This record gives sequence, structure tokens and C-alpha cells, in this order.
Amino acid sequence: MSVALKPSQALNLWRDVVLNEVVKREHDLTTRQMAILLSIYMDPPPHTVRGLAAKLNVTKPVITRALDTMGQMKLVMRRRDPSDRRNVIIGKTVEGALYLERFSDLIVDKAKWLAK
Amino acid sequence: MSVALKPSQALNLWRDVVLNEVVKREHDLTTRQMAILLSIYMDPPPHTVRGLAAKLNVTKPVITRALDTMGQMKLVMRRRDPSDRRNVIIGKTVEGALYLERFSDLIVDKAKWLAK
DNA sequence: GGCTATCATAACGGCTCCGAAATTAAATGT
DNA sequence: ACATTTAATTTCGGAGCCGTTATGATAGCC
Repeated sequence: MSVALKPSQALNLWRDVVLNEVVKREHDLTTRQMAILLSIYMDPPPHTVRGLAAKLNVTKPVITRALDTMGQMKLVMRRRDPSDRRNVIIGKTVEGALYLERFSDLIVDKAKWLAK
Repeated sequence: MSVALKPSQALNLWRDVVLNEVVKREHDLTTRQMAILLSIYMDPPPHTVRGLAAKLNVTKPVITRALDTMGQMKLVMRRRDPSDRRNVIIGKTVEGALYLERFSDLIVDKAKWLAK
């Protein structure tokens, strides 16, 4: 099953959601940070700095710094990989899950009213 | 008619699109710039600095600077309002329309494969 | 043990954005 | 005509993110 969406509906949806995020100013994540956050929560684990950097096509310090920022916001968690202590395993948090839950509700709600 | 979308589909859609934009690195717009751009192209004109600032709940310099940046990218256009020369009327460009057309195609395409 | 490779982070300089306050220009009121 | 109001911009100091390069710590190989 697929989700049918017309071009103008897509742009209106994007405008509604982005506008809502800007006005709300809750966490003020950059596009890269959002991509990292969604990858962590929606892609199968484990997630490492190296893996995320490769996926996003950015350098590793970009990931490290984004994790610093989002870690302070409690949206993600870091811990050392016990089996190879060079690696850092990136994990979810309750706050992060709640944030994305609210975010998805917003998208679903805006989508509902698109072609009304 | 409405667009049915489940929470996990919404987040997967967002991840796909945002990831694509990050990897592509075409214009690298901030969230605020994207909100401004989409408002200009999807909301009924006329658009002014003051109006956009009020809509996004930001100060006017934020709008002025975003228009500087996106003007250099040829995504938007500025001209004085002839009937009240204090106002600046913000308009669309061919490049901006093409950019958003490609962007909407991306969203539509990603949406198509969501629940496959 | 010692060499090399790998992973993440820290340090550095550069760029862009931010909000607040000051400035310029145009319209309006008296 | 002149003071006030309104719109947009410029200026200023500060904060955050960027990529490159250097550093530290762990693992694997001989």
C-alpha cells in the first residue's frame, strides 16, 4: 500500500510542519541534526559515529558535535561499545522518543487537512 | 479528501526526505529559510518583510538576512512596492519554482514507497 | 612487545546566523 | 512645514556550526 500525495499537497504539508516547528522554537534542530535524530530512531541499530557520518555524507566531527548538542537536550544517549571500546554506540532516550512522537503527530495531523 | 498517514510512516517520510537533502547539499537552507521560502511560494501574495516576520514569529532582520541569502541563490526576488515605497514585495523566481518542484517530486516519490 | 590501523574527540580558524539597537527612507498627521 | 509613525535595513557583539588537522585511546597484526 502506498501513500498518494500530489506535489502541491507535499509542499503545503512541508510548509505547515516546518512553520509550526519554527514558531514553536522547542529544540531548534538544524536539518543535519534532524537527519541524525531520525536515523537513530527509525533505522535498525546499532548506530555509530562512523556509520552515521557515512550515511549522511559528512565528516565524523559533525556527528560528534551533533551528538554533543542533542545529548545536552537529552534527545540521544552515548555509551562505549564493550566489545570494541573504540566504538561509541548511540541510543535512544525517553525524551527523544516523546519528541518524535509529538513530531509525527503534527505531521499526521497536518496531512489530514491537506485537501479538505 | 484527506491524506492518510500513520505516525511511523510520517517519521520515515521525514527521515528519507531530510536525509536526501543533507546528502545532496544543493542549497543547504536552514529550517527558517525553508519556512520562508515555502510561505512565499505556497501562501497567497503579497509578501512583505513585516508580514513574514509576524507569521514566523521572528524579528524583521531575520527575514531581511534570509532574503539576502536566498536572493543570492536566486530563489526569491525583491522589489519596492510602488504604492508605498517603504514596503518590499517579495516574489518568486524561475529557479525557486524549479527547486521546489524538484523538492515536491522528492517528497511524493518517497511517500510512494512508504508502506511497500 | 612494537608497529600500524581505526575510532572518536579536541583544537583551530572561518563562516553564518542570531537578537537588540541604531539608522535610513517614506508616509502620515497636525 | 515639521514631528511622528512605520518599514526595512545596517551595525554590533555573541553563539553555533562547518571542515581540516591534530590528539588520544583501543585493537589487530607481525
